[in-house]
Amino acid sequence: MTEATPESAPASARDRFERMHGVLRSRICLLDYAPGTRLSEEALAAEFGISRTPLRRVLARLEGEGLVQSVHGVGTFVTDVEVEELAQTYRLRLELAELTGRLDPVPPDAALRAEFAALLSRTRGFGPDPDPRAFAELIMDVFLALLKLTANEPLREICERLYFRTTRIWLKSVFADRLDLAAEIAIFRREVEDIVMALEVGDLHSAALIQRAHISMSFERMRRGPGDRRL
Amino acid sequence: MTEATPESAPASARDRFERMHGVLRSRICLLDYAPGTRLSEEALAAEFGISRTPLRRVLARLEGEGLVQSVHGVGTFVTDVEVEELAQTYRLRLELAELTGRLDPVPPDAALRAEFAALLSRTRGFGPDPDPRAFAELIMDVFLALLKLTANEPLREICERLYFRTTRIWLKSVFADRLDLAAEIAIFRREVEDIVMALEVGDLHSAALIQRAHISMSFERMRRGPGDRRL
DNA sequence: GCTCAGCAAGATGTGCACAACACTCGCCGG
DNA sequence: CCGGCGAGTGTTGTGCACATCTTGCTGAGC
Repeated sequence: MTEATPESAPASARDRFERMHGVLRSRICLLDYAPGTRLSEEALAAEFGISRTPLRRVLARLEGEGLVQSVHGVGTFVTDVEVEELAQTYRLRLELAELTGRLDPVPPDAALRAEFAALLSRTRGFGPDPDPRAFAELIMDVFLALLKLTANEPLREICERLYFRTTRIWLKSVFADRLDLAAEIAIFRREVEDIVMALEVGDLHSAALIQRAHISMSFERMRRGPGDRRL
Repeated sequence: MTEATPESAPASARDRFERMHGVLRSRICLLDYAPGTRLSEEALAAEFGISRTPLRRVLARLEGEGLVQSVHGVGTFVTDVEVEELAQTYRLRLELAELTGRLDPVPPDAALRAEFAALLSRTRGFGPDPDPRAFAELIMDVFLALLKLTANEPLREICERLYFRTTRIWLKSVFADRLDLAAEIAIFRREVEDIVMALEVGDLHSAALIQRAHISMSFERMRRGPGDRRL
């Protein structure tokens, strides 16, 4: 058996790369590093206990994904997203979300159904004065779980890419009190409940349409801000 | 005026990177490097007159785009695409092509119309015993021109990404005589003619649907091979 | 003749020192 | 007082030597 044991970490170069990439991507998308923040190659290399060279490879990947941008002699900065590009991305994500339920749909197995149940439980665990970061992590986990409903690998990859590219901007609105966090959580709970109901009767297309609708409404709320809330 | 003159090449690090990336991507997609070919970092670095370090950055980008894959101690190889993933990608490209004509469409200006006229002329320039590589370049140019019909930047980026990822596999079929090159050229000429006609009356959605139909039929012909051609 | 341990060659990955570049701050001339 | 210039500092980009890994070969042992 030449296969490495999945439990004990062989800590190969590739694994290190993937781990660092995931860590930095999470920090960027959960706003630990706000847009505009400068990422010090030296400091990050020291934190991960490696030299600048392999870290630069991670940053290059993040740059390819549009999450950071390096400028010679200046620094590497977390990117921001312009309003127009954000709107374009949301319009695209709407269509892709619908495709998720139409292209190569796979009914959830027992493990995935259990995962959705756990996620639903988490959405109900928020009381007054909720933790914004925990909410952000929940949203991300739900999104990644929904992605498992299609077997179309390129579609999953693209949806994930666009999600990581734009969600932090929406999150920024929540953190900046441009959106009402408690209200957003309540709306999100309804969304997850609706989706789980659709999944229980095996209607993946409806689940995708529900997700599509919520992405659309979520963007509209962000665009209007908290002062223009209507029924 | 701090802006660099667009004419004279300042040959900055970024420009070098983009140029090398484009060159290698073209070579991979036009089958100068067939799937499975090993790319020698040292040889490529010598060819571009640089050291391995910046070249490795280019290869890392190509790996992120799924065009090559590096294995420690073995080499960097041009990726192949499995049949199932190819089918998934084509199904996705169908939908995205249709989106191209529906999401943020922009009517072609004079320059773009002239470009299409030139492309149409090129499609008619193929005689007997055509050059496969010239045909491949033409197809790529037409695809990139069609992409200009939408202003949705993320959509353009994704379509381009998927195109570069899969077209070389289709090209491989043509080169391997699994498809009839002359017939493919004739079909492609009809496609371009139909699309230009649709554009002339300003119907971008129809142009996108024509493209969608041709992508679909093109994949079907490849899947069936030359021995199973039916009306 | 077959097997397998060990070595050698060649590939990518890493660390480090230096080059190239951009911004800042202070000095100097008008 | 003001404007511009130049050294200084800090950053990313590059080159090079070495580490690590994989693979194929080779030859001793059975």
